[in-house]
Amino acid sequence: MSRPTMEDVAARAGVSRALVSIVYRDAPGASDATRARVLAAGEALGYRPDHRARLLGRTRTRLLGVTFDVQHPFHGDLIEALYSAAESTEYDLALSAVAPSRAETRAVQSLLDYRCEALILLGPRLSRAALADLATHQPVIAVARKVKATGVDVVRTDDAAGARLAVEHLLALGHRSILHVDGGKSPGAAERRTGYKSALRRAGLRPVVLPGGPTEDDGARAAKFILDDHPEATAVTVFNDRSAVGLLDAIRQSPREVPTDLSIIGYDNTSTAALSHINLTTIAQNTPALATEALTTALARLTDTPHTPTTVIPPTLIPRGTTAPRSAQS
Amino acid sequence: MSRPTMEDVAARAGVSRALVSIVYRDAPGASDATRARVLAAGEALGYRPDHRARLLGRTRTRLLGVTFDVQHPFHGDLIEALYSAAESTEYDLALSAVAPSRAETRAVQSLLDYRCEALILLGPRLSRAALADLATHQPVIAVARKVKATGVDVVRTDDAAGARLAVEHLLALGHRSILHVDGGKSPGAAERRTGYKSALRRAGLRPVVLPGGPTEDDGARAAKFILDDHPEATAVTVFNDRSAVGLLDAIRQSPREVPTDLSIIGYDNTSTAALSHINLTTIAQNTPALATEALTTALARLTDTPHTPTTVIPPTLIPRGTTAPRSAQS
DNA sequence: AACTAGAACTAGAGCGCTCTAGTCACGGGC
DNA sequence: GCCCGTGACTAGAGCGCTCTAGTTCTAGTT
Repeated sequence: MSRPTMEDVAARAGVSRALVSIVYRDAPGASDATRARVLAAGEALGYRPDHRARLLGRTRTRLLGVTFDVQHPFHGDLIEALYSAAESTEYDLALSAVAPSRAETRAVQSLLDYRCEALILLGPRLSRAALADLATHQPVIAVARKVKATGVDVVRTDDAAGARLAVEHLLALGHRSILHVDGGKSPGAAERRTGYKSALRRAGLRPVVLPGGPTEDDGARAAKFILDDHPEATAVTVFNDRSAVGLLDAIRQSPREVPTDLSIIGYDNTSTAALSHINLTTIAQNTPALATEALTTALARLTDTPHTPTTVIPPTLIPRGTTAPRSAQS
Repeated sequence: MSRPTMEDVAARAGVSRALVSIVYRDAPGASDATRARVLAAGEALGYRPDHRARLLGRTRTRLLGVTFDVQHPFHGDLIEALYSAAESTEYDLALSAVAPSRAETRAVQSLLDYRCEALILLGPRLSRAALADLATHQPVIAVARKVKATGVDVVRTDDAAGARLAVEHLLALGHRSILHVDGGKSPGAAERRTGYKSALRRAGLRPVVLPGGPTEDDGARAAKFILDDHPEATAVTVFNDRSAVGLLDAIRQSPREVPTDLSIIGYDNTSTAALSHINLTTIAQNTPALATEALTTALARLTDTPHTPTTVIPPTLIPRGTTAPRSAQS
């Protein structure tokens, strides 16, 4: 005894199979009375349309494939936002996870096997060539990663603007000696660094970039530089939250106080940054905007509507406890 | 010009459609020579079987539905483990996310619309009745949550054993005055509390449970109790990592040193606990085992093989820097 | 009364696979 | 020479939907 089919519902409601289809697709061509009768019959039988058959039957699957990294909390937020954005469209989302044991190509392939009409790749690490190749078959939207592959649309955060935002926040607090802890070769690091530099120059100040990286240890190492070589600095912008947390911790174990003696800004607004005992001022990516833009771009591509191939979303500042006005004595 | 179908491959290889199907399913009934020829033809055309049609065609979908919470890092680990576990079976995984904007019922429904043969629910929050109802139609495995719904199989961590593990670690380090910071009404709290109590009693010691909760602030509050009312304590087991981190931070801001004056053990092995500047000793759930057991249970249910309805996996201790032998003076 | 437009509904051909029930050729056993 | 078993392959009927091209019925025109 398997699940009821459209046939069963049709029989019970005393109509044709086609009519049941019409009702369940909410398509025109059925009177309100019949509509109610069919739905009642379906309800009584516990009928639910078979998604596989539905997909097969129609010419277009109306399916948007999304790959995400299972280890990346930020991707979770994006998926959440994508779901709400897809709500108002006629498209459905199909998820495929990328994990250490499941390569990105594998994840993408599985989506294609479902005949998704477009691919939304969160933080893709595929090569430029691989992405371009994918894009020859269906629209490909790369989210949250600056890639330059032909035919691939990009929706990402304006990292330079984020760095600028951080600097301007510090300038507004009266800081004049502001350092930057670099992110090395991590994605986004170059843009954040130049954003920092240009913002400082525009204020007539001299930018100072300390070597760093993406981890807590990189931040802790940078703290040493600051304590030893830069007693004049009253504020520092850090490549990301992880590094900033490492730096924060190292500074707190020194005689210097945060934020009284040194203001610190991170980048990413990770959940760690929000922890009450860390309480790190940081720059947040605009997740809902990224998701909405990714979806809009995908739909535009699918309908051949003109659209901007690269969308850059401005981030926002999340002021917390690690930044404060420059203290009087410094 | 849509994607090539089985028909196209068959034409190119000069065989029937059925033979192509046989080859791609790796089913017996084709000579090695033809097999190679068909695969070559498929390769040349860039053919990939349509998953929707494949699913529709066969009687059984061989699909396992998995719901997960997009905000829960632990679920990411589980998915990763589930993928590798599913590798060796003939089943495929279908993911469906639970998010603030997407209720669990919605996620489950979508999986059922794809006619998944069994449901693996990660940390389900559905009511006992809802779960039981689901289980009347197909196997349901609840992972990482202690639920008691008829027909629902459960695979979870042995929290009592975890608490015991924590206590035994501290006893082995020579501690005799060991406190426990409670988790309140959080899932798992009761079991961890009783595990702690029984382990202490068995050692002939008096258990002391301090009120607490799941957040950093709860931990920080508990730290106050310890500093003010329990100077004799040399070690503390905490309900979870978040609370433990809050506690750790509060203690570090006091004159007492961790781990010299006070050893702390968390629970969950979150990524925060692993941060080098936190370096929290903790109890880790055995993710691969949970995933494997969930899968095994699902398959057993599907094949009517006898199986244990509730599988309890022992966790393991992750010794880090917040625990040390009881110091001489205390 | 004859005609027509449109709404309500149906028949039936796909969609791209799987799978059962064959057909066909070949070789061995008697 | 005949029968049969076996391996290689094919025909064709689904799977549960969608969708085009109808058919039927009602009501409004002239």
